[in-house]
Amino acid sequence: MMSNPTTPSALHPLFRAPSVLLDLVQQGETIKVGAHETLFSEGDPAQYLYCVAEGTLVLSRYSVSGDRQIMTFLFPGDFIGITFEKSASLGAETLSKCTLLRVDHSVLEDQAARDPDVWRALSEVTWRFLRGSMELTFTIGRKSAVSRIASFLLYLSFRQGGFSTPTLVVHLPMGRQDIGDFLGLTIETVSRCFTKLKESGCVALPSTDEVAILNVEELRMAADVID
Amino acid sequence: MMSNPTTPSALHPLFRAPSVLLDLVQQGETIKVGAHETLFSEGDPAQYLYCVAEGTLVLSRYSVSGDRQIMTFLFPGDFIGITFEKSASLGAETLSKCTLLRVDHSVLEDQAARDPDVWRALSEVTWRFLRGSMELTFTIGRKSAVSRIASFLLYLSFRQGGFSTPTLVVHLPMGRQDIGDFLGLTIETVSRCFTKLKESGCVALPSTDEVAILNVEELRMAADVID
DNA sequence: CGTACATTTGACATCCTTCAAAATGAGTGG
DNA sequence: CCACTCATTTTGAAGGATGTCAAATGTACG
Repeated sequence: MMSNPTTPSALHPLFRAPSVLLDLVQQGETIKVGAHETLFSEGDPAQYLYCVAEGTLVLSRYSVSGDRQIMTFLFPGDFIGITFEKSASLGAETLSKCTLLRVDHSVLEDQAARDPDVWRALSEVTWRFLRGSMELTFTIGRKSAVSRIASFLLYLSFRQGGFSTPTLVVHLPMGRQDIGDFLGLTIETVSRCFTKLKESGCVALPSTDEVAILNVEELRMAADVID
Repeated sequence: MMSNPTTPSALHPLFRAPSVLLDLVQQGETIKVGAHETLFSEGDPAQYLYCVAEGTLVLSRYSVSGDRQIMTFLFPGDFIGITFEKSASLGAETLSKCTLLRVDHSVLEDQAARDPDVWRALSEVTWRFLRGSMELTFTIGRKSAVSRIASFLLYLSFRQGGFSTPTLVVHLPMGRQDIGDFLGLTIETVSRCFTKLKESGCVALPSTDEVAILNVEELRMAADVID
């Protein structure tokens, strides 16, 4: 399993949709979902392959005690509902109003039987998801709270810059609770870490949902990706 | 994304090798590697698809400060080296003497071009790995040290029982440091948690590398998988 | 302008880590 | 078989980072 260690930290996986899958979902229907709604829950029958057209969602899992672990954030171009099982292992919730394309799994299977590229594309999307999942494991397992937040900001910057030119002003489409549920932190710790990064001069916080990166190198250092 | 929530906690993914991949690796060569050796490192060119025949290995990633995060343990039947990239994103190290089957990626690609089932099998193996990775993320992100250790023991029990009949005596082919590097804990915390589980009567520790499960329900409770 | 909700800040408790030392166990040679 | 050595594990004490509980501040929207 594999990668280029010099690649910018990518906590997120499902980017740059393979065209064969885009063609596929475009054969299906388009749906609109309001903010903070549940698309499907853990354990629901797996029925559709979705592609995000607009908006932000999360895939998450809940513990018996009700704690939520967000496994990934989903942005336009990302796929949801790839599975090799009959039911969903993660729940999907919208953070904002979303537009989604979807096709029934039966259509997916028909197409895959005829076109081996579908399998290849599914493999690749699953692989990207796995890369992101491992990145998250590493971030949660080995980094301090401040490092996790710094890593998260760099990831959003990278992602919002189209995976090529990191943006210096990062938009946060999710609340502090969502960030905490992603990084294994409480909402208070998330808030305190933002404050620390601000006080260290790495970033500015022009508003609750915006972060301006003032010193990329220092932020990368804080994220524990250099030195 | 998908699963059956009632499935026993499975921290590990690459089990029950698809026959099409087994056939493939059997076309290649058999190699033997001593204990505590590096099969390949992060960043090395990805050359082979391996299948574990005998022994135990880990896939891991190191931080710039040298901390190791083990992403998965590998047991007989597991595959290593599935990738969609030119270099390895994880390093592979043996814990014990290992026997491995391997084929060059070029053979894999040739076969995949002719037989779409190869892609399907790779998707499935990647998917299982992803399931395990998410399980680990959840364990590290949401559980206390004792819960992590309890979850880990249940996973080994499940795995060593062939995914069907959990064993009541669990063998630990890895040291405390390895367990810590997997669960995001220090070696001391791992040791203390074993002691706590022993004192609570859940388990007995007949030797350093053996755990006897005395009370499965209590252990499951400690692992935070019930109630 | 006022209400409701999200975020930030503060004080304190808890869990895990760190550093240090003792105990256990495996391997080797006497 | 026993003694010695080295590595690993366990235990102890203290410190630090994050969680918890509570209050204050900030922000969005009617």
